Amino acid sequence: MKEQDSFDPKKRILAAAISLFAQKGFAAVGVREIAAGAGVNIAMISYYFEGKVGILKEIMEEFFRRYFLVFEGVDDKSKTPEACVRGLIHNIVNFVRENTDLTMVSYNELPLDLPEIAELKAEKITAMIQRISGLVLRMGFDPSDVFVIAVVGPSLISTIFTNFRFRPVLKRVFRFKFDDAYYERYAETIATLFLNGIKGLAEERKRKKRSTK
Amino acid sequence: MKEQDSFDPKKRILAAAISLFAQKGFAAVGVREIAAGAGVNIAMISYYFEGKVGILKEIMEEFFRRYFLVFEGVDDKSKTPEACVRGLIHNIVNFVRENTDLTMVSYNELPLDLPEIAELKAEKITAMIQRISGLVLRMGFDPSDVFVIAVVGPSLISTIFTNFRFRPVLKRVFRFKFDDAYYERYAETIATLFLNGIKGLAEERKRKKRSTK
DNA sequence: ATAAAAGTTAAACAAACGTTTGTCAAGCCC
DNA sequence: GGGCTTGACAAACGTTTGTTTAACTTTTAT
Repeated sequence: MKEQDSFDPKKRILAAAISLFAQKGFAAVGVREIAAGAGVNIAMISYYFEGKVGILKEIMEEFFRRYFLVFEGVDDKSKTPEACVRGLIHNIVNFVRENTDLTMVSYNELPLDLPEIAELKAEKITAMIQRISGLVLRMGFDPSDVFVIAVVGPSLISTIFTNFRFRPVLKRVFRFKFDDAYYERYAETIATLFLNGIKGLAEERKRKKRSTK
Repeated sequence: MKEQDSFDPKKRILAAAISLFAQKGFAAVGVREIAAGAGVNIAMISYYFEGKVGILKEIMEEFFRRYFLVFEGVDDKSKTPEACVRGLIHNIVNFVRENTDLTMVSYNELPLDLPEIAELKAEKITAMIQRISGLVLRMGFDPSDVFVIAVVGPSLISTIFTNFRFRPVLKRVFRFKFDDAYYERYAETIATLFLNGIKGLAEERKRKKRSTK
C-alpha cells in the first residue's frame, strides 16, 4: 500500500477509510488500521474528522451528494418515459461503477442502527424519497398506485447495488469480464427486465379494475 | 428484556445474538451485550460457542439449513414453469418473513470480509449456486444464456431481501400495514414483475437472434 | 452414597479500542 | 524578531474488547 502519495492527509485518510469500510464494514475497522493505510498518525483522524464516526458521516454526505446528481436531467420531456427509465438505469449503473466503495459503505451501513448517524440518515433518506417519487410520478406512472411504486423503485436499486455488493462472489462463480461491454449489456438487460415487468403490472392492474367494475 | 425464559441458555444466547446482530451488525455487538440480552454469564458464550464468531457461524449454518428448504418441492412437473416461479417467490417471501433477523444477519455479513468465516461462506454459496442453477435450467429457461440467469436470479433475491432490510425505512415513509394481506400482495406483485420481465428478455433475445441470422 | 461430569459464576487477563495530551517544527502576519 | 496558527507526531489516557481461569454448584451415573 502506498503511503507517501502527494495529496493531502485528509484525503488519504478518507480514501483509506472508504476502502477498508467497504471491505470489512465500519465497525470492524479500527482507527489504527485506517491511519496505517493512509500513512498518517492516528491523532490525525480525530484532528480532521472529530473521531471515527466523523469519517463515516463525511463518506455518507459525499455519497448522497454524488448520488443525487444521477437523477439530474433524467426527466427529459423530449424523450419517451421508457427512454427516460433506460437512461436512469444507465446513470445508476455507471454511478455505482465509478463510486463502488463509496456506495457500498453507505449502502451497507444504512440499515444498521448507529445512533450517531441516525439524524444524517433520516435527513438524506427523506430527501431521496422526495426526489424519486417526484420523478416517478412525472414519468408516466399511475400515481394512485403507491404500492407498486414502493415495490418497483427499491427493487431496481437493490438489484443494481446488490450486483456490486456480491461482485467478489459473482466473479468466482461466473466467468465474466467486468468491462465496459459487460456493464453496457447489464444495464440494458435490467432495463428490459424492469420495463417489461412494469408493463405487465400495469396490464394486470387494468384487468383487475375492469373485472371489479 | 426478559431474562428468565425457561428454555436453555444456548438458545437464549443465540436468540439474543441474532436480534442484536440484525440490529447493529456483527462487529458492533460485544459479548457482554449478548450475555446481558440472554441473561447469562459472559463466560457461557465461549463455553457454548467457542467465542463470538462461533455464534455467527452457527447462525449462518442455521440460515442456510432453513433457506435450502425453500427450494424443496418447487420443481413440480405437474405445474407450469410460471406457477413454479410464483410458488418459489411465495416461499421465499414467507421464509424471510418468518426468519427475518436470521436472514438479515447472514445477508448483511455475507459480502463482508471476515477471515474466520470465509470457508463457511464459500461452502454454502457454492452449494446454493448449484441448487439454484439446477432449478433454473429445469424450469424452462434457456440454459445457453448464462448471463440472463446470472442477472435475474440475484435480482429477485436481492429485491425480496432488501425489502426486509429496509423495512424500518419503508415503514416510516409508506403507511402500509405489514400483515398477511400485504405480504400476499407483495409476493404476487414481484412475481408479476419478474415473470413479465423474463418474458420480455426472452422476446428480445429471439429478436436479436433472428436479426443476426 | 459417592465420584465424575456438566453447568455456572465472578474475577482477571492481555490486547485492542478511540481519544486526548503535550511537544515540536514550520510558516505566517504585524 | 516576537507572537500566533497550523500540521504532525509519539506517548499515554481510560475504557472496552473477547477470552480464560479457577472456584463453586448442580446434575448425572455408578
